[in-house]
Amino acid sequence: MRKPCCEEQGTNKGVWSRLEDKKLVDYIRLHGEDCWRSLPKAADLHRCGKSCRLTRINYLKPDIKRGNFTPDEEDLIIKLHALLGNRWSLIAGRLPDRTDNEVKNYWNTQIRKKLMKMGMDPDNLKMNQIPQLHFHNQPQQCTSASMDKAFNPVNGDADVVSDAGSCLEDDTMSADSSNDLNLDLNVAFSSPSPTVVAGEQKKLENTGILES
DNA sequence: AAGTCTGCCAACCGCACAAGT
DNA sequence: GACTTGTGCGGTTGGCAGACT
Repeated sequence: MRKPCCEEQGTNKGVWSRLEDKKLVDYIRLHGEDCWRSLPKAADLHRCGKSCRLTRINYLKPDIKRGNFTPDEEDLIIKLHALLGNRWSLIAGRLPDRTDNEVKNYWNTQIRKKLMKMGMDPDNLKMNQIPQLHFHNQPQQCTSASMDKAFNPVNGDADVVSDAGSCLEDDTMSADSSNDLNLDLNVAFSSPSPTVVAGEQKKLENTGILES
């Protein structure tokens, strides 16, 4: 049986202090993030490695976007959730500078309630039931190619990714969608790992959402 | 002003998976 | 192939802050 990673006595729990934050940031700046398990000891932090990793990813990364979600982001979360389910890391991977924890919290506290108020089941929302919550950009033409690009962003090529005007609604889906899904994903994509992308792409191909 | 309720969010926990041996 | 170890993910919860009575 595998030992829990945080069984050591004297490990701090709860909210991180400013000093702990600083220690972690300073350590990572000097040594990188190569081994979370040994990091707390090396950085003189009485935390478990998992806690360090979580704090780093969710709060201490320099490019994290904090605060309110934009209507575009909210629409995107709803659409991606309808497609991917509770795959928060994947969903967050398509929202620039947002973390899975933040997206998950936002879904559970805001979007879920909003959808339920509209008489919908947020857990079983189908693509063709997605409500038009916000009125913004004109919907773009969605093609299989743009879908493909959405799931295969070129690493480091932000222009290509955003210019693709990618959306998750392909030709097949728009055919049976009675309402305008407004599935433009104009919010620039970050780049999920290639293996994850490949796996998701395969699943979508299998469901017929994405042509192979 | 004090007590209670409610919502939000930071963080923990357990499990799954991948990589290494 | 079996086992160990480290990491990542999603579900859940505890605590805080603000709203309400």
